[in-house]
Amino acid sequence: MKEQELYLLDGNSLMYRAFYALPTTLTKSDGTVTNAVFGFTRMLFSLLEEREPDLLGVAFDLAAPTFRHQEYEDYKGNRKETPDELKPQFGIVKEVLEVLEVPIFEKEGYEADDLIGTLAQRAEEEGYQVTIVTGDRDNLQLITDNITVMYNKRGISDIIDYDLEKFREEYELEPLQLIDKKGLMGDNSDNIPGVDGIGKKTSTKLLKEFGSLENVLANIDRVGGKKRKATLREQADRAKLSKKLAEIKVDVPLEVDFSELVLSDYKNQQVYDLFMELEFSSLISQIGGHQKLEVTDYQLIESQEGLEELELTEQVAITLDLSGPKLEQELAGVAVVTSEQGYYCNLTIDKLVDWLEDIFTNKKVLMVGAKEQIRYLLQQGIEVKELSFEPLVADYLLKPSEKEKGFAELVVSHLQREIEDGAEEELLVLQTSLLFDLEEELLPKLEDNELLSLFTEIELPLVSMLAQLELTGIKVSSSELERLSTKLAEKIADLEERAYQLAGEEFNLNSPKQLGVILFEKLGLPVIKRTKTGYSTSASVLEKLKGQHDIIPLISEYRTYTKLKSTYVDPLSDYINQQTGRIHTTFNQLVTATGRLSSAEPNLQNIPIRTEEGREIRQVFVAEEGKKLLAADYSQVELRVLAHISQDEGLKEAYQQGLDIHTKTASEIFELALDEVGQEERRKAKAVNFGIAYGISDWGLAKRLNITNQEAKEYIELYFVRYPKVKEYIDNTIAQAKEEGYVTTLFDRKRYLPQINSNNYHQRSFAERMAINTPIQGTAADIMKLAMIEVNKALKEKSFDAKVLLQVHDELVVEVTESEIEAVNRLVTDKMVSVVELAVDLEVDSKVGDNWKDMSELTIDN
DNA sequence: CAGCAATGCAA
DNA sequence: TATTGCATTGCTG
Repeated sequence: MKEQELYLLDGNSLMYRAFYALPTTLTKSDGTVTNAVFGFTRMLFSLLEEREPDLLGVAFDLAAPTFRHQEYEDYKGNRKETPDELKPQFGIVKEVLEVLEVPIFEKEGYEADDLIGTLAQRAEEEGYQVTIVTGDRDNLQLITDNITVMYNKRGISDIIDYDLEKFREEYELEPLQLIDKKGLMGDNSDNIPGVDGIGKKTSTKLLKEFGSLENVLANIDRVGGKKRKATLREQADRAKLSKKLAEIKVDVPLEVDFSELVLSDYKNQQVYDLFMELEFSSLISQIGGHQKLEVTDYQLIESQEGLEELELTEQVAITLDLSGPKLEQELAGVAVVTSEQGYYCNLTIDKLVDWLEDIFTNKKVLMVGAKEQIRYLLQQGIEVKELSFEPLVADYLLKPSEKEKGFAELVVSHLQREIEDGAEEELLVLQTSLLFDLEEELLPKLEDNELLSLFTEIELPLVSMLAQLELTGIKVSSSELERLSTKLAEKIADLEERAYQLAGEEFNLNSPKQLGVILFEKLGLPVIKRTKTGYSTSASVLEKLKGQHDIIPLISEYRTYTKLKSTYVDPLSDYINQQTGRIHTTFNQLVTATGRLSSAEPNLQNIPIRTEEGREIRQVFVAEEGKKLLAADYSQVELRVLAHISQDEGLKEAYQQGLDIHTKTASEIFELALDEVGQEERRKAKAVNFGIAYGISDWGLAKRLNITNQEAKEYIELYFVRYPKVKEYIDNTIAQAKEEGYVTTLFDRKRYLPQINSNNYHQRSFAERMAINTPIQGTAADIMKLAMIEVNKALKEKSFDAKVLLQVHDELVVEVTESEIEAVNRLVTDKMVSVVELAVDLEVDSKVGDNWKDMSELTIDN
């Protein structure tokens, strides 16, 4: 029989290795750092897989002082204290080992090394083949014919295997002489002194000649060098002590029966549960993954009669089996699940209309991926009432910072189950049935987090609203687009040619790399800023170089026009739906960490407006014949929200008195009367106002305003003197975030900030700025969402010929028939300003026009 | 072809 | 070393 292999792991040194190899950003969602535990466990697993040990044990140090400390009080005296983020991980890793049923060795007064040394030697005597796994070279002294060392050099996969041969080759000594060597040269990491002036080379040389430390000391006369002789004589005791400290004990009193160190089957439920708790999803798949879900039985319904005979419970989960591109989807069937039974119905949509309408009117409906399905239903002219549950939205509210998850991932993370592959219909019914389980799981979680009313009153109703927005789309004039494209192409071609001439060669103007070479090497312009990979050629850099060379303004202009053409004008045509002549963007409700919406394919929330050239693009977004576009935007919602949540008197007063807030701030920080504030002061004050909401730094403000840090600092300080409660708000919010681990909006939306207590300055500061900004931006987002729902409801109730087309964070774009403009404006404005009562009034500015560019202000007269 | 870096557009 | 996004081009693996 082959010798049994025993693996002994040095828990402490491997945990240290893992800790420094992996980022401390590896945490559970509550912020608990688990990087070392994860790294250690991964090492352990790869060891199990690659080496298939027969027996295994892990040794740990205990906090108590060891005999070495008693011998020498400075033992390990220069060692830094265990990092705070590592300390608690030892407890966790022991839990892991416990559920894996891996024996742990620890004994007061001894280090892991001593336990390993003792165990290794005894196991060898009993005929086992031993491998020590460690990140500490000291263990190499234990090597024999039957004891080898897997030395973890650094990281978690850089491993060197030492056997006797390899050791002799590298050290030119016998393993046990390593102790003598330490006696001579010491060990800085353990604060073992050794003998002054003797290092790696000399110690090896001496030991090769004399064999042991004792022999060296007995033959000092024969050691070369006058000075060295003297030091050795003087420090003989120190050397002996050093040797003693370096020697690993092999006689620790321990009771052990090696045959019991056999590995159990670690792929069990307990391990699974612990890994779930630790959020070690990649390791879960290594232990066999999640419990698989059986595919449910279901009844196939192929006739309208069968459909109408169905006895549905009060709650119904539905999934429409849709495929195909947006707005051209085909329905393959529909899965319906009640609390008792699952069905799959393959009737065509025209035969389903009445039945679906009935359900959406009279039942509580659970859906996943509801927006797309509702959009389809609306397209088929089916009226859809409110949803009662949607798991993706629920999950988003619980963890808004995480990347968007799919349904399967939700099942894994909330139900701890995996969906097995199967036939399409079966899967769909199974998935639909899981909506009940997810609801049961997630509603209490929402409740616990006080997110239920946000969920039911804002997010769920919004799903249908967004479906409607997307379905409606906005009309785009393709002839206008073409005109713009041609115009831009001409300008670009001209600029390109002139730029090449000034550069003296042709190159790719779009490549920052090539442009950098031309500007900073060929033309010798001064380098203003560098990026990770080379010279920066950003707009701010070009701005500073203006006047130094004629090519600079050409490049700036070129950038402007190519940006407009390639990002906005040209791609927009591809998004025009040929049937509707409109662009139907996708609004994503599950993306932002603060609660805002986002828009994509195309993004209609970043259409240019600030410069005249860019603004022209808005001309292509037009109202239908006989209608107008109405744009209603909140005036400075975020600053008003700040006034409300900070309750700062100065800020509140400014709004109550109807002052221009930036002028007011300018008058405060520049100590001017309101009518003395000039354009420049107002501009600066505006930047300060914005900066405050973003968690400003003097450095950042200075950069933005092109002023000195000192000046920026003064502005900020003065701002806080004038608006003291804003300062209080900032301090309190950060303090609260550090305490609770999260911040909230006025409507209880939550955002976790696990980095807020990080030791890393950069990460911590970033989290602090998020803590400041999220309640402001997020509350504004809440307000707008609520307004959208209210506006939509009211437009429908009053049967106006008007539809909301777009939301751009603080603006709603409505398409309205000409005769109803005034009434609709009144309604929209009224709903927008009255969704919530703040310490300051909300204000809305409205404009109307034939397109999104040429708009004139609208006023409401009473 | 995927993914990253640099750049720049919006609120 | 100012918040939240999305999309482009260039370029690398």
